[in-house]
Amino acid sequence: MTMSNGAGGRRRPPTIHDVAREAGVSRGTVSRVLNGGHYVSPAAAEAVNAAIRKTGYVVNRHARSLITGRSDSVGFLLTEPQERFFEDPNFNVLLSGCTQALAAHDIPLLLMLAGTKDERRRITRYITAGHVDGVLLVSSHSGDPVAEELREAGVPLVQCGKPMGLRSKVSYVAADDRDGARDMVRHLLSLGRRRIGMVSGPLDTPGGVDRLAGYKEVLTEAGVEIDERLVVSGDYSRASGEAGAERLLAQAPDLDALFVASDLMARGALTALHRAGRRVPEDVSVGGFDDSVAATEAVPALTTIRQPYDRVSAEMVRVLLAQIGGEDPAAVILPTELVKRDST
Amino acid sequence: MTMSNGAGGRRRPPTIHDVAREAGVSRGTVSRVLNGGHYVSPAAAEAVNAAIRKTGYVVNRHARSLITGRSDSVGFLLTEPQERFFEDPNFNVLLSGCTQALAAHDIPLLLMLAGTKDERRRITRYITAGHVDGVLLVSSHSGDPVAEELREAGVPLVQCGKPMGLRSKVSYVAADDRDGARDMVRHLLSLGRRRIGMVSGPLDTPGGVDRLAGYKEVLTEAGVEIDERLVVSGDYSRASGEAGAERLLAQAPDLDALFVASDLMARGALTALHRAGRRVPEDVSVGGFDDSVAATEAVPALTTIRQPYDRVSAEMVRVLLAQIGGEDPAAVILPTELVKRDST
DNA sequence: CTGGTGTCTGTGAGCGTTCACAGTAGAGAA
DNA sequence: TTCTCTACTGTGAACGCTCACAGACACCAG
Repeated sequence: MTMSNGAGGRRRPPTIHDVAREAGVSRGTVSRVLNGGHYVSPAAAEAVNAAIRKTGYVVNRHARSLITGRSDSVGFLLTEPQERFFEDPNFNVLLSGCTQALAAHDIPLLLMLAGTKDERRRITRYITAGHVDGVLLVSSHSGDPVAEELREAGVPLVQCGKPMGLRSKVSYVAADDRDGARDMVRHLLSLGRRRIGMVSGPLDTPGGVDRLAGYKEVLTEAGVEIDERLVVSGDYSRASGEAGAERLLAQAPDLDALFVASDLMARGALTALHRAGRRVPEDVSVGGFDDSVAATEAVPALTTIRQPYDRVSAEMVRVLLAQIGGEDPAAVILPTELVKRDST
Repeated sequence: MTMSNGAGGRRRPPTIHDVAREAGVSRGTVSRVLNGGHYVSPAAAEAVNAAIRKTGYVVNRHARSLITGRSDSVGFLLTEPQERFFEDPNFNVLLSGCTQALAAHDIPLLLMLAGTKDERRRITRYITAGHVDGVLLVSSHSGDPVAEELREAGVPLVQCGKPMGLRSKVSYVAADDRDGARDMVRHLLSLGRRRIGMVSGPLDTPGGVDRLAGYKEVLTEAGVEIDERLVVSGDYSRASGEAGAERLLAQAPDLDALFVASDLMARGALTALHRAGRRVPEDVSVGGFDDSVAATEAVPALTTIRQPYDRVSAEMVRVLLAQIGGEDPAAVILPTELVKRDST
């Protein structure tokens, strides 16, 4: 019954020409229906739609791209080493959110993993060749030059997280790091903690800097003296959280709380505290940041600052598409929220 | 000094025509150089390559695809619910491996997440429209009809893990589940354990079935009676591992070992054992499966069966490209390896 | 010298779409 | 009526590439 195409082979798909013939109109009219339907009579539009359904027509994106110059696809560029991609579920959440937001616009997402310098160069060339209309960039060490490079090449770009230099205007979407950190430290203070240690993020990134700034501000406001022995920095990896907590325990054994700048690092810190025989939350309260899967999986479950990742990815896509459409770069800052669990 | 294209705008990139003019040859010759360089004189080839370097020419893939009918891109299709994608690092490893293997062939990877039925339908239509040359399919519940559907549409396809039905020939790459399970159970027996429980994978998948089969075989061979109270099944999620272990502890409190069919489930099992006051590995030895990041992060670190994910992804890409090139579907089974850590 | 063979090269056509333009028909205004 | 305006439609020309073909040239055998 079905006109199956022979084993394995694909039949030639119908073209806009076939649809036009079927509907009794011209290619131009079909094209107009396909692209918004302006200046098309209702009768013609109906005939074309019927013909599309009947023939099973799907637009050939290559032919379209050839003439429009757009690829109607965007790249998701992750400039992180493999191990970070493997261990941090935040990337999956962002990836999934962006894919879905793009799907609503019928735009495919090309995954670009640039862990090494070679890959970075290859991918940069691919992008600047115009194979994608824009790029969603995820990179924690925002010092990397790839954003600048792409901007200079005129590629629409949205970064996840605040970029470091402000040399050229680049769009970004970020959570309110400073405010989130303030909430967490206030929460720890409200529990009666005064010797609050911090494992910050990398200090060559605004995210790392801002969370640390929030921490110091609130302590100062509360009249608690800043003790530099209570502050170390990590790189968001689990291992660096563990090492950081260990160092803090050595430098300041009397600490009674720990604010760790990511959930993954916080899990590392839990391991270190456990090994040192400190009970959480009885002896030490621990607060994380992100509210990723890692927070609920931790034992005890982590009190943390929720970053609205679903909104982050949606906004990234929105801003990118706007920029592809010709609008100016934009910055979006989203509010965070304190989520209380068992670790405080 | 550099002829920068004005703010934000992209200049029209050089075409094959520009290269031909620059090199003093025809379009045809340039095209031949681009596609393997057969039937081209060394002098012409050198001139063309110099012209390409000078002009910064990059092929326009849309124009090429329009005439060749190939898209020179492949899709990575994940038919799993979001939560699974968020919690299981195995997906990241596969994704990364495939992306890199494809990059070596200059083929971009389109990420397709089909967690819901709607998404699945949309994506199937996209694929069958010929927008990708082939599909790398990752799906744990291999009962889902998407593989069949795509095969029937003549789309080259490689599945990760053995597919359930054998209705039509579909390529797949899988680890040797049965053999891996046998190794683990033998290892547990060698430690003197006799009451070995198992949390299997879903039994509507060959992976789940085969690991359970290996478990039973080895026990029988060793003269240990199979006790059905010692077997439950999960769905590879962490939560199901925790629930499974809890059920086993209730049904067979005397168990002295646990073989859990994935590392993630094994971590769940560790939580349940901890809560029940059983020490690992003193009271209960625990073995996982996969050797994912989850295994080393677990406390204690998990003894597990290593699946060679790097080779899996490389083979998936190899088989898919071969199939796109016209070869017949193929099945690849890769060996596993026992990795001893602290949990046994 | 003729004819074949093999290597290399240029040329026109065409892939399936969009876009600019020209053209038609009908309505309303002068 | 005639002219203008608007709504709609069809047509040729691109977009940048590959492919098939034909032609040129060199070489060798007969």
